Amino acid sequence: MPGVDRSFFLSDAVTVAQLLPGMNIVTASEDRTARFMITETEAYLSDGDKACHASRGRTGRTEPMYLEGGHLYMYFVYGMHWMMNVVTGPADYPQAVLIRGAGPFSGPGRVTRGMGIDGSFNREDLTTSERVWIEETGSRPELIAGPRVGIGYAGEPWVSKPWRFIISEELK
DNA sequence: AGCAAGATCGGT
DNA sequence: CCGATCTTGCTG
Repeated sequence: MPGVDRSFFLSDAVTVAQLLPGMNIVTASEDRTARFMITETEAYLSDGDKACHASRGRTGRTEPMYLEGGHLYMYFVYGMHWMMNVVTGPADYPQAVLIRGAGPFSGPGRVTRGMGIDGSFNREDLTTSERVWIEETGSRPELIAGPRVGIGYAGEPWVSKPWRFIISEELK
């Protein structure tokens, strides 16, 4: 199946975060191609969302979030984990979707480790890359929405926004 | 130049 | 519940 095109990524992060579960992340290297179905996402918005890194302005780290939707924003936390985020919306409107679960991996740190995605993928363009892209599967699983994890510092109303999406079946 | 905190994880 | 581990951004 062909990778999804630019237009898919130009919607807002909450919309894209709800469409990604059920779709595949495809990784390709010289000798193999692997597919991981996305099972869990979280949306981080522009427009004041205090949980979004870009809410503190344009810095070296957050600069990739200002790219046009369809690029990757990778960042390193806690001295050991890479977080994979899909940038959404038009350029200079920083929002992204964190991939919290894909394939057999649960938890954003284990997802990147398991798929072999690291800082070298920062700013990668999912619509043109030869090594990673998103693929439609035709499956539209039922989702459960809930508050985002690990962002207590953001305060209300952001901590309570139901912008985490998990495939229902995954919760059993 | 120094420091505090972090969109986590695994072991007690 | 706590420690690992290190980059980033802010302060001085």
